Parts: sequence; C-alpha cells; structure tokens
Amino acid sequence: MNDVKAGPEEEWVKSGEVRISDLAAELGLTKGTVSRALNGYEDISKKTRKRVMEAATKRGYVPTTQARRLAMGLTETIGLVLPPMPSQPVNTFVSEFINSVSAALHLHGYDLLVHSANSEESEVEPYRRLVQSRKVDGFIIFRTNEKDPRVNYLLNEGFPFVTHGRTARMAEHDWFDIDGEKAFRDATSHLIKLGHQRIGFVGGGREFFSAQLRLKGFRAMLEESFLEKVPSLEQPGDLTGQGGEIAAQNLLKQTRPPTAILCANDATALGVMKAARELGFNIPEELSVIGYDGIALGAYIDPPLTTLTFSIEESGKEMVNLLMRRLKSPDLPVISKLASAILKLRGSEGPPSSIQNKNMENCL
Amino acid sequence: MNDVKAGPEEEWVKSGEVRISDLAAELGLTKGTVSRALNGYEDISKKTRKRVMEAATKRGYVPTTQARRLAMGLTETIGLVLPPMPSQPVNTFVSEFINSVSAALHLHGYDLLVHSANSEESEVEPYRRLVQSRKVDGFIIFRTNEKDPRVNYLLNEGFPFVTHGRTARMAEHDWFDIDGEKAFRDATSHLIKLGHQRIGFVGGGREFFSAQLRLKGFRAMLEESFLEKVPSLEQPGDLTGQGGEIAAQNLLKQTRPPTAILCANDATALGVMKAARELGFNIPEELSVIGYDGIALGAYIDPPLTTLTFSIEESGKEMVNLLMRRLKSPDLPVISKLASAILKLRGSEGPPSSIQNKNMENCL
DNA sequence: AACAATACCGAAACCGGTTTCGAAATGATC
DNA sequence: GATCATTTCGAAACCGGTTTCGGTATTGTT
Repeated sequence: MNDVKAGPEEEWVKSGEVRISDLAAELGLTKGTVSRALNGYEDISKKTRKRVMEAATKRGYVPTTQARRLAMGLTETIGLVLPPMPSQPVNTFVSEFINSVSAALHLHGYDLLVHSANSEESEVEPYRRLVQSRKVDGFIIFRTNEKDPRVNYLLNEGFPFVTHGRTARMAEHDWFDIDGEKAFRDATSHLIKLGHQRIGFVGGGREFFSAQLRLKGFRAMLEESFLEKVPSLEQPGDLTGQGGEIAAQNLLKQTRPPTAILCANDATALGVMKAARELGFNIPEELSVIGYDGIALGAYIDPPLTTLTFSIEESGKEMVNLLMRRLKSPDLPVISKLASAILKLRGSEGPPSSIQNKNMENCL
Repeated sequence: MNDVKAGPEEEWVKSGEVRISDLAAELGLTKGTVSRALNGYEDISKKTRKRVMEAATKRGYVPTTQARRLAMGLTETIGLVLPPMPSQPVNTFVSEFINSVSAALHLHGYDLLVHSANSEESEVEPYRRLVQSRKVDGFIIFRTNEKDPRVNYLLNEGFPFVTHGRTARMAEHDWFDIDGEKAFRDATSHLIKLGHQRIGFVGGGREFFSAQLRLKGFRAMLEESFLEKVPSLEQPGDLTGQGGEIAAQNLLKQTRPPTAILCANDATALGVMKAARELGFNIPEELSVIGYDGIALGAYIDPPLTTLTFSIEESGKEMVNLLMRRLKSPDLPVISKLASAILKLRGSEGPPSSIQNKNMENCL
C-alpha cells in the first residue's frame, strides 16, 4: 500500500549524467559557487562546502573533462607518436615505455594520447596536427635521430617536449638518455679483459644518434687499450635481426674473423648468433656476442644473451618529470638526465678459445 | 628606405593562435557563419564559402578540439587500458596492437587514450574514472577473462566497447577473437600426424578464457584421434617463461615424458625449451615444442620456434570497425568476428625419435 | 509590379565548466 | 547602534566552438 516504504529511493544514476548545474539547482546555489566549493576556494563557508561535497559524492558528480579543459585552456594531455613499426618488432620497449609514461603522467593528472605515424606522410605531420588542433600540451619523443625534424619543428614552434635520446640540438631541449657510450666502453672493456683482441661491431643506421654513440664508446675503449682499429671489423647494421645476420656473415667470413662481436641492440645480436650458428661458430667458445636492450627473451635462448640493460620504467618516469617541470615553468633553463646501462652477463660471452680453428670438443 | 618593400609581410603565425572569432572579424562575418561555411552547411553562398576557406588556410586556422568536442557532446576518443605488465614481457603484441588500433582509429577521426592500470586498485577503477569524467566514447579491451569485471561494469553502464577475446557474456557485447580452439586442434593434429602419441600441454591461468579454449582444442583433437588422455600431461602455466620452465620440468621428469609439448603461448614455449635443454632433451629430435603468438624473435632462436601466428594488425582494424559501428548505432545487434591463426612451421617440431632414451648421435 | 519562395547570413543560445567582480550578509569595533 | 572589515555567495563573462532560428535580400512567378 505504501509505495514510499516499498523500496529505498534509488538515488543512483548512470555515471556522468549529473551536471554542475543540476547540483547547483538541487542545492539552491549557482554553479559558480558549486565550482568554487569543489575546487577549494577560500571564499566558501565550511557549511556550504560540506553540503556541496556531500551532494557531489552522493550524486556521483564528476566534472566533464572537456568543459573543464576548455575553460582552463589546457588539455592535460601529452602526445606520444609511435614511429613506424619495423615489420618484425623484436623488443618490448615500446609497450613498457608507454606503460611507464602513462603511469607517471597519471600521477600528475595528465592523460596520454598515443598516435601512430603513417609512413606515407612526413614524420612531423602527426606532430603538426596535434599541435594545431591543440590536442596535447606537450610531447614525449623517443628514438631520436641526430638531425631530427620533429625536434626542429617543435623547437621552432616553441612547443614543450622531452626526448628519449640526444639530438644535434640537445642544448636547446630537455632530454633523457642512456649513456650508450659508456655502456659500450664497459662492454668492450669486459671483452678485452677476457682476452679478446679482435672485436667486431655491428652498428645501427647512421640516422640513430644513439647507435653512433655506442660506436663511439666502442672505438674509444679500443683506443684506450691500444688495440688496433680494424675498419673491416666495424659493420653497419639496421637494428634488426636480419641486419645482424648479414653483418655477421661479413665479419665471420673474413680470413681473420673476430673472436667477439658487439651489437648495437639485441635484435642484431640474435641475428648475429643465428648466422654464427649457421657458419659453425660455437658461442661463446668460438665467438662471444653481446647485445644491448636487455630483452627478456635473451635469458631463454641458448646460450643466454649477455646484454646491456637499463630500466625502462625509470626512463619513463624521468622523462615525465622533465616534461612536467617544463610545462609548469616554460622558461626554466634546459636540463637533461643521463642514466647508465649495466652489463648483464648471461653467458654468450667468454674468453676467446686459443685455437682459431673450429673444433668439435665443445660438443657437450 | 621602404620598409614595406623590405620583406614580404609574413602572414605566418604560430600554430593555433588564430581563433574562429578572429577569422570572423577579419572577414566581417559572425563566427556562426564561419563555422557553417567550414563545415559544409548548405546555407552558405559559394562566394562566402570560398572566402572563408581561403582565409582559413591562409591564416592556418584549425578549430580547437576541446571546444568543438564540448559543443558537439562527444570526445572522439577511445580508451585503452593496459593490463599490468608481466615483469618480463617477451612479446610485442601490446605495442603492435596499440599501433594498429591507433592507426585504424585515426581513419575515423578518433584518438586513442592509453591508460595504465595500477595494480593496487581494482581492475575496473580506470574504466570507471574514464567513463565518469567523460574522457572517452568507448573502450578497446584485450586479454579478457571468462568472468571479466571490466565487461560487467561496462555492460551495466551501457557504455560502448569491444573486446579482443571472448567472455562468459560474449552474447551481450561485440567481440573479436582468434580461434584458439581451432588453432590448437590444428597444431595437435600436426603433431599426431608426425607420429606423436604422448603430447604435453602447458596452459595459461584459468582466468584467461582464451587459454582455456586452446586447451579445449587440444583435448578435442586428442579425442578425435583416439589418443589416450593423460591428465598428468596437462600442466597449468601462467603464460610466462618461468611458468613454462616449471611445467616442463613436471612433464619431462615423468617416467614416460611426452615427445611433444604444446604451449599456450610463446613465452611459455621459451621456458619449456630452456628447461628441456637443461634436462638434456634435444629439440626437435627428442622433444617437439610448439608455441602460440608468433613472436618475431622465435625465428632467431635455435631451433626456430614453431608457433601459431595471427595478424595483429587485422585484429586492431577489425576491432575498431566493430567499435565504430557500435558508436554510430548503439542499438544494432551484437556481432563478433573470429579470425584464425595459422601454424608457422619453423623447426622446433618434428617426428618423435624411435628411441626413448637420450642419445648423443645428435651432436652435430 | 506585387507577392511568394528561396538563398544567405546575423543573432543568440548552448555545451559544461572556471573565474572575476561586486554586492549582501555577517561580524567586529568603538 | 553606527561604521568598517570580513566572510560568503550570486551574477555574469568567458573558454571556442556548434547549431537553431529568424530576418533580409535576392530571385522567381504570375
């Protein structure tokens, strides 16, 4: 008989159906007052503030992001443009990096907009579009080239960004990088201490600044150790497994092949190992191989791949920190941060065999 | 002397500094008219439309996304929440998937918002936040569980989404999936044809519906082939390399170990191969191993990993198609799409050796 | 030439918030 | 109790677009 008693009034509504004006009307206030109450302005009495906040939580009010952003003139969004994927992507850097960046941004109340580059248009086009349509407040850029058009564009535009990796204009923008030069000095030094005299190097494309720095580190340590620099032992690569295979063939078919090969990344190293196997080189007895990236899969192959590794999570965090600082105070001087990679010994390197010829004694 | 002649008037301005009201003022029109002219309304004369469009391109006018979205009441953004990463991710699915989804969305004028799940809070919390703050119009969900709280929440909320993978409530939502059941029937069949009688299976967690379906396919083919179903040959896993190692030990230390092992994914397969090596099993002579995922690196290990592979790009595209359809007409009946995986033979499987004992004859 | 129909554009409301400014209410002071 | 400072809130402008509505100016019809 008594409908009111029949059930509790379900005040619950579908998420996002209540606007600030609804709240205001319900409370007999104006939306300006409600807004100020919710945003902690000082000119609101304790009593009113309490009423407003209770009503807000009760009704499940959450401000509409689009409206807030329009009013405040910011997007609270950071853009990340994925470079064109290699046909055979081997490392999980991108997903881990996105994960880390996204998590870090979230702590600052920022969202991550991920955009894919389409290979038919210019590299900067996605950036231009995002800037012009004001979809983002800043960018996270990775895999920089020495002369990077994206960097040039954004610098020219005066638009905030941080790079993962250095560029020719690194003095003009914030950047984070792994000290690849030092990493490759370390790795080279490690090989030299093991007794290697002829060490090969498989690089990345000339366009990748970081790959150049790794080569630089390799060369520097050779020089420091008074080892002869043999040009034929430096092979170009393309950061793919296939590139590693080709380079390894070039190296190992030489009359005096290297006893160790340093690779610009793990994908290359895997290609090198494959080619070495096919040419009958035992690893690590007859050939040491070291990569760079620290891909998890490296631990599962035979022999496990020794590699230079670094924290992707830290990279993401640090980059977000740099970017947030820049957004807060655009006129602060440029800063940068260099993190170091560590050599993770897993077994694909060892002392060179005294015998230069291939021998069968390694079989089990 | 003549300053005007000194240089052409650079009309160029910093991107995004010109508003629609500026354009309107410059043209002596109202912003409403300008807006209609740019958006192809019929009530604009050809002449004015041309004037407006020329001025717009000349001044580099691009409408501010936030304002447009607010006015139009939509976000043109799709959310993708990354599930917590495994500590040692080996496959590149996530980055490829993001890339593909993002590219497909872009064709429809949509953006991709990537959010990372933080493991301390409930799985649905990120979704709830994104829904309430109206940051997205729909979701792309992957790695579904059979009973998926995210799906439950969104269904209850009536919020658009598409899943990659089926759920217990798959009749109520659009989904895309790989036919894992058929894939594992195929793989099992392949092994049986090679002569294998004792085939092991390493699954994923019970919570992953897809892993269950793979097991189902495996069992079905065993039954069809009148092979005895040996419970001890079915080992649980967790879709990681470590899980694969443990499972492989359980399998291979049995008095009558399997001659082939089917793995719920490639990471597991890598763990299995590692454990097998350590226990002295030669692959593929003494043990065949097949994975699932088609990770590119599988081609570089020794022996190359035979695996079930599918097109991630197609997955992304199809899911976006499903979602766009749903957004355009929310009341259409639920549809789904099943794609198939193909068995990519690379060398980690072969006929079982007639001799059950380990032998050394394989050594080169 | 008078009238109806059509083409074209201005005016204004609206989307859902934020923020500034000023006025009313309250409290403090003498 | 009058005066002044403070507290608290309403009113209104604003962010930058979109969309509806109505009013001229133009064209078409007889």
